[in-house]
Amino acid sequence: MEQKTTRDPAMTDVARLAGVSHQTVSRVLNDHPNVREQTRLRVRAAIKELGYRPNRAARALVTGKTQLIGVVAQNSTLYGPASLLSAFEEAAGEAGFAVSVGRVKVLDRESIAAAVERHRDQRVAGIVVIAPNSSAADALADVPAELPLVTVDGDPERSTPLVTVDQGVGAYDATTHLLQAGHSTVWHVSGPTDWFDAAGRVQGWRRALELHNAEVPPVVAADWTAAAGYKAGQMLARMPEVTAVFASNDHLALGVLRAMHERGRRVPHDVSVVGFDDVPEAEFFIPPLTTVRPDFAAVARETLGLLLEQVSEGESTRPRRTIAPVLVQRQSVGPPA
Amino acid sequence: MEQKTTRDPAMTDVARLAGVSHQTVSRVLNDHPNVREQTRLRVRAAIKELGYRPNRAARALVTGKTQLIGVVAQNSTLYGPASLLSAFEEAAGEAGFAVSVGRVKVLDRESIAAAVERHRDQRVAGIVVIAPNSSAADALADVPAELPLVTVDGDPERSTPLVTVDQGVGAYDATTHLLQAGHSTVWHVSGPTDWFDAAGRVQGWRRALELHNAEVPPVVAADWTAAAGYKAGQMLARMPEVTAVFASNDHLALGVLRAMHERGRRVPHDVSVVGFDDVPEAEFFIPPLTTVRPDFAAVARETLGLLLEQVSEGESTRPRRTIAPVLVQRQSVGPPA
DNA sequence: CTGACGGGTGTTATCGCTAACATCATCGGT
DNA sequence: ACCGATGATGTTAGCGATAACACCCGTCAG
Repeated sequence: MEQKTTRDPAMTDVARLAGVSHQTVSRVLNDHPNVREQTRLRVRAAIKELGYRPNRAARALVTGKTQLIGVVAQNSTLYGPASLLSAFEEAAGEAGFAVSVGRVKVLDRESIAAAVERHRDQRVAGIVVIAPNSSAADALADVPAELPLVTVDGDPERSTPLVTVDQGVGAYDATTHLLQAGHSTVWHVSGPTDWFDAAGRVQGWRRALELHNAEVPPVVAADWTAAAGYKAGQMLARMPEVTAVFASNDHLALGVLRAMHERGRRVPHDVSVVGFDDVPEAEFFIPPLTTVRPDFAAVARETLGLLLEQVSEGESTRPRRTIAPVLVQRQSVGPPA
Repeated sequence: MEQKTTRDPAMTDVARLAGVSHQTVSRVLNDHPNVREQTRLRVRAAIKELGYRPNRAARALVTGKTQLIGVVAQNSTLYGPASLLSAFEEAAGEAGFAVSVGRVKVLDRESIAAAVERHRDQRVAGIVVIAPNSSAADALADVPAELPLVTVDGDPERSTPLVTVDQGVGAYDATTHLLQAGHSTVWHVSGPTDWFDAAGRVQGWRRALELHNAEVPPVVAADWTAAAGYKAGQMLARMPEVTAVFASNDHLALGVLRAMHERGRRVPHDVSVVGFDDVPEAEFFIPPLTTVRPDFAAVARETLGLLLEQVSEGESTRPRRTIAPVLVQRQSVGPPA
């Protein structure tokens, strides 16, 4: 058995078997209209018989286009970005595009530029950058204008096509929900201030307070970790006037819950807490966490749509799309004591 | 300004500028030894001046090889798989390989086979399949032998190259830790039984009990969710003889913690709990969770190593690599009341 | 002094595909 | 019955790289 590596069948092999020219095979593959039905069937049969699979490299070489989308994302397992990425990969796969992910350790301009370059080397059809903070957004200036680009969770001020969760609305709803439960004001534990998501949530929170003529307490700044939430919570737990807290994500809320618990302040009896993200386990925090749920699948779909629009039409209207999240009520909110 | 789309510079453009043939440019690019230093510099300068970037499609066409690695993973945001994937993308990127991720909604044979086919269409150099349960592992039979393949978290019984966390050791350590704290036995809330990770943890747990002549209680079967852990916990909380629980992951443990809390059984005073995974927020559960931490980065590195070995050497010894996890002690374990 | 050798370089063929054009029936309208 | 339009197919020329081989030269052993 000296078979060894018989090369994969190529278009000409299919053509020979079907008794047509390779060009006709190409036409069948690309659903060109001017092919007789009978010929089409014969070619299809030959393709199947040989197990022929088109060589994408050859096609890309001649057309100058690939079916690859590059994604630049941070190397983190934060729930939001991870969900988004996963949803995007699925959506792109269904649309017949492969997704190449370039991970970046830190979201600085240099790293992102390098990741973008790697994708350009691969001649991707377009790029999606998950650029949730300002240093990441700055890096977008380096991306050449002719490369289709969509930013996710990026800078709302910048004029690149952008898809993002409507942070403002989510935060507004969360805060209003707490006010309507009877709290005179709501404290806010914020994510890192250079993240647009965090900034948007701060704005929504403030807008809600102002609209209801509630006092606006100082923002308690943190990062996204439960550790930071715990620290913030320790401080808030010591202040008896704090009866309602809106945390910028569920992990922060988790830390707050623990700090409250340790201090003997019961949730929701003494203090109400609302989070953001609706991580799968939020329902099993103590107590089950009321939170804001973004629709990551929708964000992914919109992102893909915007990107493919640019890919096919060349020019784009540089639009932005915003996906409204929804408040999920559980048991961490109650009236003030 | 009718510039429009001037095509990207090709090798011949570089050659012309440097005053050499395109072949010499190719040699410089591929670090071929027989190029005079002076020529090499001239070519490098021309490359830089034109901003030339090699066309991977053209190279792939003639060499028949790509620099792409396909990964098949489930479309989930489970912490373990997500961490692994992220770590792998980073490792591959550093090695100069692009990673194309094919997400699969469910881990059945058909879906996985389809994802593998999509990767084959792209002529990937090799494939990594995260195949944590038996139906996923079954799908591997369809992968042609000549395609480099590494399985992660897959079936230890199957003879494909495999990298996995040493579930047995982790579970053994966790269980032993509880026994040494003084508990007469340890109950186990298991992940889905068709997952190899879950099965391996059950085995390690049982082995520890048997080795210490402890009674082996029935396994409480669940899936990976906090909801299932909560349900299991409700049952266990009602049984006064239960003083120690090893949960198959941290989310299950979270559910158990909540159930215990609701029933008034204090952790670790009345009941001790250990998890698995060390999710970032585990430190902020109530109480901070003692758990087992796998080294996902190490798994990713080994996986990439094994795959590239196959890619370059053709044949492989079909090895398996196991990465030992480490017990992280926090505050959810104490002596029995 | 000469021929073999090997380093440095160029020339040509080729990978598998699509684009563009060429060819050849067939067909309806005058 | 002729003609241009149209449909179905074939032919040819690249896309941008690498592989294989040819070539020119200097060096060195015989």
